[in-house]
Amino acid sequence: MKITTWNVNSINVRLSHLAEFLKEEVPSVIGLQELKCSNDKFPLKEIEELGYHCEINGQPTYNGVALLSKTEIEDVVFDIPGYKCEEKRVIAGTIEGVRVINAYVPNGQSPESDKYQYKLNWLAAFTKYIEEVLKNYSQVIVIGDYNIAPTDDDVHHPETWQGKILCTDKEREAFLELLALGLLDGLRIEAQPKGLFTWWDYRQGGFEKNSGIRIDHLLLSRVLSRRFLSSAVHLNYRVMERPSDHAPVSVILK
DNA sequence: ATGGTTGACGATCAA
Repeated sequence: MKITTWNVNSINVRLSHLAEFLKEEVPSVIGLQELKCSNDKFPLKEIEELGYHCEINGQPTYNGVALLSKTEIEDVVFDIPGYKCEEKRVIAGTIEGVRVINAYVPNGQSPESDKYQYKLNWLAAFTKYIEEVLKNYSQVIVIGDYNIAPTDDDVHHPETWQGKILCTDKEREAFLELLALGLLDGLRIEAQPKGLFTWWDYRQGGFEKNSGIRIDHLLLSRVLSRRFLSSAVHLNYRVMERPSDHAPVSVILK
């Protein structure tokens, strides 16, 4: 079973890349973030024709998430239950007995911005939600764009990023609190070479210099992690013409 | 050098 997360930065601009990914990699499940479109503008027919069920939580212009699956998606839940938030950032469903939560965590803009505190509050509510999910399901995976580089090993130039958004102590503490619920960082289950990133700035030739950071994650419950086989960052989808600024990231399970 | 690139019901905002 292959599970993938991908911030596509506009589903309609990236549809041809997604179609190629689905045909080439054939993930069992893929969580998409930053659809940047309302539900009625989501290319549902095109994706269904590729053999995928779709559950969509769209929003015009900003945010928007979706779950795509080869098999039926059951017990779909939108957003963070009980948390007042107009933005469409979360969608969850059960596929082949695995509870998949797909999230697009707020960016936060800068530590001085009001959006920074909003991000920290959002993460606190999200962590409470995941704590509840873990009480009800044993096979759980929490995937998405976390907008947090967990450690300096996840940053190409730690000294440049020191104290900057995506790398502040409070964001990293919030990430550790999620892990403390009993989740394992899917790309850190096995040792990896240095310089393993998932996002590169469009500006200044960021990808060509591998001037990236690792902010897209797949977190596995302990029970699910017993099925872990391997993980991968699909760098070839960041090289294509007009790519997303994020690469797809996958874990493969037994 | 306070730049630079991309996307959206754009005339700026968010990333």
